[in-house]
Amino acid sequence: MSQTVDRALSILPLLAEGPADLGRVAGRLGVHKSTALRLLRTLHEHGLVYRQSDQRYRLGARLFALAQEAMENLDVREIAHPHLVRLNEQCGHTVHLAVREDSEVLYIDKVDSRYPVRMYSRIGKPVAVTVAAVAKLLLADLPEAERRAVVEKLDYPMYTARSTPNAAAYLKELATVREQGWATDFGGHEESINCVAAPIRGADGRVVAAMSVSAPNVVVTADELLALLPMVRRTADAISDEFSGRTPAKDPA
Amino acid sequence: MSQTVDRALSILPLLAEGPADLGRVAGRLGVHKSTALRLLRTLHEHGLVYRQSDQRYRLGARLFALAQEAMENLDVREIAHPHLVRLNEQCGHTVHLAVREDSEVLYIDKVDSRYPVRMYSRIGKPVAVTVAAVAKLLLADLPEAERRAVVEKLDYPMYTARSTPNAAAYLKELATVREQGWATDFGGHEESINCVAAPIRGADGRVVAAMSVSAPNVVVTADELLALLPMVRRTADAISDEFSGRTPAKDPA
DNA sequence: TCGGGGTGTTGCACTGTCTGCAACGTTCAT
DNA sequence: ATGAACGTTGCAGACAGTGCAACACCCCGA
Repeated sequence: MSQTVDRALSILPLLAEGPADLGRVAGRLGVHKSTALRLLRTLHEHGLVYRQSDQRYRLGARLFALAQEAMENLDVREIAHPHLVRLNEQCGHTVHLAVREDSEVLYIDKVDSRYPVRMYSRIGKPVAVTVAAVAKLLLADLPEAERRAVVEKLDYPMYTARSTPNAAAYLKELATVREQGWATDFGGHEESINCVAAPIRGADGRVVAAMSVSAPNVVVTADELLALLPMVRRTADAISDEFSGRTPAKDPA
Repeated sequence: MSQTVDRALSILPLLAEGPADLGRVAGRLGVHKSTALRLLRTLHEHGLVYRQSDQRYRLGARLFALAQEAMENLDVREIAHPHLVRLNEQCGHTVHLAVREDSEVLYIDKVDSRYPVRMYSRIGKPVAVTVAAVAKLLLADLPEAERRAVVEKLDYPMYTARSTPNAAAYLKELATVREQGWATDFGGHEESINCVAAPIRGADGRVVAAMSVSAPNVVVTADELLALLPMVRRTADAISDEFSGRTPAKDPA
């Protein structure tokens, strides 16, 4: 909608592929060198782009700062975190928290069994939206029309033999998930990893986030993991209550 | 340098503070609502901004994706990582890798003693540049004039009684560091945390990154930590060699 | 049911900002 | 020395971005 900004922002993914010099940037954008220079300068002033010693440009540090700040300001995450930790202490497995953004789903928190520290390593990289248990919950909650539209546009990579093969199969799966109010992924992403997930709902009942417990086959069987479902749902419900203001966490005054 | 882009980019830090509606954004930017709307739309199309269900805007997922991609494209980090892991296995303490960007220094990798996973949790938040051992190394290598200019512009917060108090003191410290080729931080940032650091140099001898080992007082004394210096320097040198192409890591054909 | 204040949105004419050009400066390699 | 390749600057013209005003919408209280 705004040409100049559009061009400037197009530079970012371009640089994400690796450092590039002025000529290359101008070429890829299809604009004159001087134009590219001015855009890069503006990006540079805002710290989104950095000029390394060989004069080539690459993405800048402010990008990390912004990503981190944004992360810390997600209210669901803040509310959910202590609950996730508690669940992790109880069951010992890896716990994930995820939200949807248009047709993408991303993890915004994770508690690992052995070392209870938030790691953002997988954040940003889109979750495998056609197979992940949390993704199913988040998509299943969309209104019929939107859900259909999103599902049709997706790719269906066969990570394993048990991956969701196509849109029709996914819609069916989503219908099931929608009805039962929880979801699983049994080896659909990685052969030996299973997940069970439950939705977190806002005051209006809509799904605002989803959480899951994951564990490899070698540690617990799919059935044993499924036995944890009640615990997962209890946690998700507790977060829902707190998030929608029904249960003031602390400071009940 | 480019007004439109400048305005658009100014929105990002604004949204990093938390979600905001159109009016608020327009107000903070000092532009008409319609202008702000168009800018936000453009940002939205690029996925840098997301519109949540209550119509307010917040930072979007593409930002995380970009930050992560940028991170993965840092060649120093890639080369250094296995060395950091090895050092961590040997000494057991937390190992950091950092680079400089203008007058900021940021961690780009970390290996923690108990759980050897890269965590990006601190990435983006600028390192305490006036006290961190890695920052000293990176600034000490700047040419005289530039170093002076940078140092004068810094703030000197007194994190502890042993923090660098002012520009003069810092210049002196940098001179020492420059000469001896390594750096320390003994409780300058947090009272009970000590660090020793060594520089990583490119083919031209300039410092391209710095690495450090940190440990709390209660685990090892400052003297004991200092005894690890040779090991840290050997690691840093090994990374330097590989980075500057003197030691092909693998595939020597 | 009606109106008022608060949003976000659209179309339009104007002007100011961005664009591409061409010339210059620099740094390399030959 | 000479040339090529690259980044940089100033300028005039054109077009993209701006602000305005009117519109559409929602929620609230009357």
